[in-house]
Amino acid sequence: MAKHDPDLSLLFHALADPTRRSILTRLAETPAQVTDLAGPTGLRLPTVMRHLSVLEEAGLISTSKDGRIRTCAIVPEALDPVRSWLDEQRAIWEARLDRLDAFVMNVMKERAE
Amino acid sequence: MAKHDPDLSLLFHALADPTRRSILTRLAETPAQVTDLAGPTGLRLPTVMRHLSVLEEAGLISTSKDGRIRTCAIVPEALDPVRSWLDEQRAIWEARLDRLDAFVMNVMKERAE
DNA sequence: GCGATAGTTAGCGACATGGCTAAGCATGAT
DNA sequence: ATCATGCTTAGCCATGTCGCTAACTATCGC
Repeated sequence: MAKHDPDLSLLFHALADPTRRSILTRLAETPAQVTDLAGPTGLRLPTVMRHLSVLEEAGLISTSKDGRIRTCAIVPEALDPVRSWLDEQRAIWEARLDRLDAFVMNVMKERAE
Repeated sequence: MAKHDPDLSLLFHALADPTRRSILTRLAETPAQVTDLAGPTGLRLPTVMRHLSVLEEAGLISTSKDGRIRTCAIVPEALDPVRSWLDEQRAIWEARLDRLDAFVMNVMKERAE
């Protein structure tokens, strides 16, 4: 089903980079233009641009250009699929927690040897 | 804060691959040995091994070897940091939306004058 | 011991990622 | 018109990722 969900892969991949996460956090406070985003990172503009396009392709931010200034803003609902997936997983995992518990304890015991 | 959290990067990167997510989902039902995990993926053993070690390094699964059989199991609490980060982000995002709300209200009030 | 089974290691190839510089627009200010 | 600003494009380099095969080790069953 969601085995080959491209959205999730894009999202997770976009989130896997510290720079991109920090850009996201920065954007969470207020929309910003590209140069403003580049500043704190210490990275060059083209590099930041690349990160931004990764974020945009994942649907995490949206950008628009007014004059020569591109403004970037977060897309709050973009994380919903991630959240859903997590909830889904947790549901399954917890349903099996009884068996897992015993097994994990066993592993830990073995590791302790 | 958790801006440059290496754990998060490892976790997100591990989750960014469909094969790894399907392995996780499979493992959520019951622990399994490597060959059993390889089956459904259609991938070769060394490839699956690599995915497993990525998952293990991210702390998402734990494995132990008994005789010639390596058994893999999920580590349910491993997703907690991801969940926390999501919650954190949502908190900021929502706070910003509130402020935006207030801003819009303010503008409207000013316009009404 | 022998052969089948389960996993591991080494290493290859194709491609993606993340950084950079240099050069090229397009727009805004003077 | 000119110059500075803000972004964009093209392209380079080092490294990482994901798949594979081939060969190896280690165990289990007979």
